[in-house]
This record gives sequence, structure tokens and C-alpha cells, in this order.
Amino acid sequence: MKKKVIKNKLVELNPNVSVDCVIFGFDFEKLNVLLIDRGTTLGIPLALPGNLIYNSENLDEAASRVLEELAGLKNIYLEQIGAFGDPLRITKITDQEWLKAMRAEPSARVITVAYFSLVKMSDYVPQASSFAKNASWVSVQEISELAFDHLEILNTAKESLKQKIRRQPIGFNLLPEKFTLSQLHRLYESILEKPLDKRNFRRKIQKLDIIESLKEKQKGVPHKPSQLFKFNKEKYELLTKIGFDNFGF
Amino acid sequence: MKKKVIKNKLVELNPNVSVDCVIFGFDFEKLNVLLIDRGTTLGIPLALPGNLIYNSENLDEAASRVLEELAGLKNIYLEQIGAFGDPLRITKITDQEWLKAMRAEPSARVITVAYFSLVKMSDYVPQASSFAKNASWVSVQEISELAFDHLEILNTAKESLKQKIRRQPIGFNLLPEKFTLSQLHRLYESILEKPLDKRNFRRKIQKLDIIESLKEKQKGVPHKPSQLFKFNKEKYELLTKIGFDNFGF
DNA sequence: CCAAAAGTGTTGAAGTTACACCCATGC
DNA sequence: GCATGGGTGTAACTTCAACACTTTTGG
Repeated sequence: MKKKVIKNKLVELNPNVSVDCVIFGFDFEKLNVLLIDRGTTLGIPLALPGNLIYNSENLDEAASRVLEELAGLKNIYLEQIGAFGDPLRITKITDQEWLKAMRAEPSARVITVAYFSLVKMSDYVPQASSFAKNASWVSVQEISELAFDHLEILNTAKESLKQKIRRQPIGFNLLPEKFTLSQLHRLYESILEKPLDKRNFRRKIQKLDIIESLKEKQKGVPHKPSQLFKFNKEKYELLTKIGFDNFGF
Repeated sequence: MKKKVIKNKLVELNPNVSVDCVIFGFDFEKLNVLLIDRGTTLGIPLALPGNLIYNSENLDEAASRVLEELAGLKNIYLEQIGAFGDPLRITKITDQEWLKAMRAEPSARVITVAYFSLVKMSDYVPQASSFAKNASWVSVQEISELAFDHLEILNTAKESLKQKIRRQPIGFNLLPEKFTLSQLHRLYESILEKPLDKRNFRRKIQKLDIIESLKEKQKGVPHKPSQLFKFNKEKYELLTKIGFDNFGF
């Protein structure tokens, strides 16, 4: 992916600014992150999806574009978590080689603006992309090494998500339209990385008055079928408008 | 301030990345922000202090440098609040002219990484600086226009400070060593922009066990002299280590 | 003695935690 | 009939919000 040289300066890639996305997905068991395998050989650390920005786009647009280019994901919940970019962040030899292969100015000082996004795992259909040999879901618990400073970015994203979910019901972006309270419960436990009492959790969520029970139950499960719920967006938006800030977890 | 051309690429100014600082100060009445008057003529909006980064420094260092260059402030509490940079953010004519005068590449696409910082107002001694004709404290309530997208940055900073102060006692950075509970009370009210019950506030703060009363009182005040307190850093650090996250305001 | 801010307790309501058993289904 | 997860209520405790009067000083 070399620099696109087009007449208008605004459509050039900016060699000094990139975006990276921490894309979270929930498989009803645990939290996962979508990572890129850049590797020709084994043992090359995985990377967060990301790329340089175009001068014509703003940062949020750049992040959306990366999401779409990588995974065909559109209209995805995105939240900026901050800028990173120690001048010395490119110390790993594998990272240096990768830059030489991929960038017009491989030694340019790059600062990256990181985002986290929440997607329904069922929405992600793997596909070849310009900058991804391969993308796959990896359990956050199993990640101990990443390219560049991506591990630091991931940790910041996790922390940011923890804080955010205490104040806004953004977790619904990780679930399908219809879900059970147990699934929601496991989702909160996965994000907050701590157990939550089942009864207290259910009471608290229902008190918020942002989910509605459907006239429908699970089928084909070898136990008592559970009630299905959906998220009530209207009530949530009303609540945010009049101001609330405590989900109390 | 033109680009410094020195042999080593790392000490160059990076034309595409700047930092801007929202420097908060508290005058025992209300919250203020340190703003730069760039103007030769009247009517030019004030700006946040900021500048391009050097390729050799990381973002936090760049922000610290700006603080020091502008106001001689060292070892100041700094917190990143995010990256900004719509490609269209430079629409005001006064901003365009200022860039032409000040920047080697005035039309470069710039993204800026914003910080907020908390300083004791008494620490700031106005001084001429390379990029400031003049700097002065302005009450946040009175600010309705700023250069570039600085008003948006200020609003984000205010929000960020509000959130942060609910979880960490960073407000102490705005006060002198010795302070009264009433001063702390007004500080919290100024930041949160809402009244707090006096008795409840005092009880809550004291329960946190991070302030110590000194054996000293106010003198020369035309009313009952108030007890002086100091912040107990050790206890706070112990608390943060074992994990707490709710200051409950 | 007056003005000004400091300092102090109680009560009722709301919210939080901890905890154990029965239920509906598929196999 | 058994294994599996679904679903429910209460009691003790803590936290929160609301509220008014007395104290100490300088002038």
C-alpha cells in the first residue's frame, strides 16, 4: 500500500498520522478482539487493524473507513480512546520490516489515534483486505503480545470500555437484536472482569427500563428456555437527554 | 517560529501533529483557563496554548514543553483528552493568517492532541514566550469564542475534568498546600457546575481520609477563622493501589 | 452589636449486598 | 429421572439527600 499520489493534496495519505481500532466482539462466553495476522512466517505478533489517514478525512471517518475496508463493517459504534505515539515505539524488528514493505515513508514519525468499537460477532464476515493477510477473533484473555505499542492500546481500550459501560448501555452493540438476560449478564462480567451477582444484576438492569421482554422464548435448549429481550433505544435516548450518568456497576 | 532544520530528522518539528493544552486554574471563586492573545488587532479570538510537536519527543513531553515554554510551569498535572482535527477546522480567516505568519507549512493538515492540566494559579507568572504575545486567565464561564476548534476542545476538557474528579482527587492540583474545606467545596462546585450541600460535602471528603487538618487556622478574616487542611498523598496513593473508583459526587 | 463565613447531626428514603431454592426443558 | 441453566424475594446494611442553627472573628 504505497502512497496514493493524486493531484489534490487532500486525498494524500498523511505519513504522520494513523488510526488503529480495537474491535471488540462477544461470543456469549468471553470478550474477543479482531486482530490482523501480518505474517509470512510464524511468530510474528498480531496487530490491531489500522492505517494512515487521508488528509481529506477526519479522524472518526478514518476509523470508520478502516473498519469497512477490513471487515466490511458499516455504521459501527466507535469511540476514540486517545492518541499514542512514542517516537521509540517501533523497536521490534518484525515491525520495522513490515513498515518497509507497507509504507511509502517507513521511518516517518507516526502518531496513532486509537478507537475502540463494538460489533456483533455475527456481523463480521472474514474477507481479504488491502492491508490484512488475515483477520481473526482472539480472546482478550489470551493476548500477551502485539505489534508496535498495540498491547498498550488494547489495555487502554479495555479500561475505557469498563468505564464507559458503567455509564452508558453501549454493551448492546455487542449483542444480537434478541438476547437473554444471562447473555447480557455474562457480557457485563466479561467486560468488567469480575463476577456479578445474578439476581442483583437482573434487578438492576430491569430497573433501568431500557430493555423490553419479547413474547418469545429460547427454543431447543436442554434446560428451561429463557425469556428473550430487546433493547429499547427510545427510552435510552430519552434518559441520556435528560441526563443520567450512573449505571451503578 | 519557522521549522528548525537540523541534521537529525528527529529534532524537526512535525508539520502534521500539534498539542494544545487547556490549563485550568482556580482563584477560590471560579474556574479559569489560560489563554493566548495572538492578536495584533482587536477582535481576534483567543487561543489555547499549543504548538507542533518535535519528532524526537512523545506526546506527553510535547505538552509539558508547551507548558514550560509558555508559562515556565514544570511538573504539572497533565491528562490527555484526545485527538482532534477535522480537515476543515481552519475556516476562520484570522486563523489562516496566523498560520501563515507562524508556520513553515501553513496549509498542512494538522491534527492536534489535546491535554488538560491543573495548576495553582499562584504558580503562573506571566512571561513573554516564543508563541504568545500575551497569556491571561479567563473565566471559563465567559468564554464563547476561541480560535480554530479550541472551543470544542475546551468543552471536552471540562467534561473530562468533571468525570475525572469524581474518581480521583486531582482537584488538589488546583489548590495551594494549605487550604480550607470551603475552598475545596467551591472548587468542586466550580468544576461540576452545580451546587453541593455543604454538610454532605464535608462529610464525604473527610470520609475519604485523604486530607489532614493542620494545627493552624486562617488569620485576619472578618469571620470565624477556618481550619486549614493539607492533602495526604500517601493515603491517596495507597488507595489507588488497592483500587477504588468512586468519589461519589 | 453586626456582618460574614465556619462548623455541626439527624432522619427518612433509596440503594446495595449477600444468599438458596424451585422450575422447565431435552435427552 | 437427571442434568442444565432460568428465574425469583428478603433482610441487614450502607449510602444519600435534605435541612437550620450556633460559633467565632473583624470592624
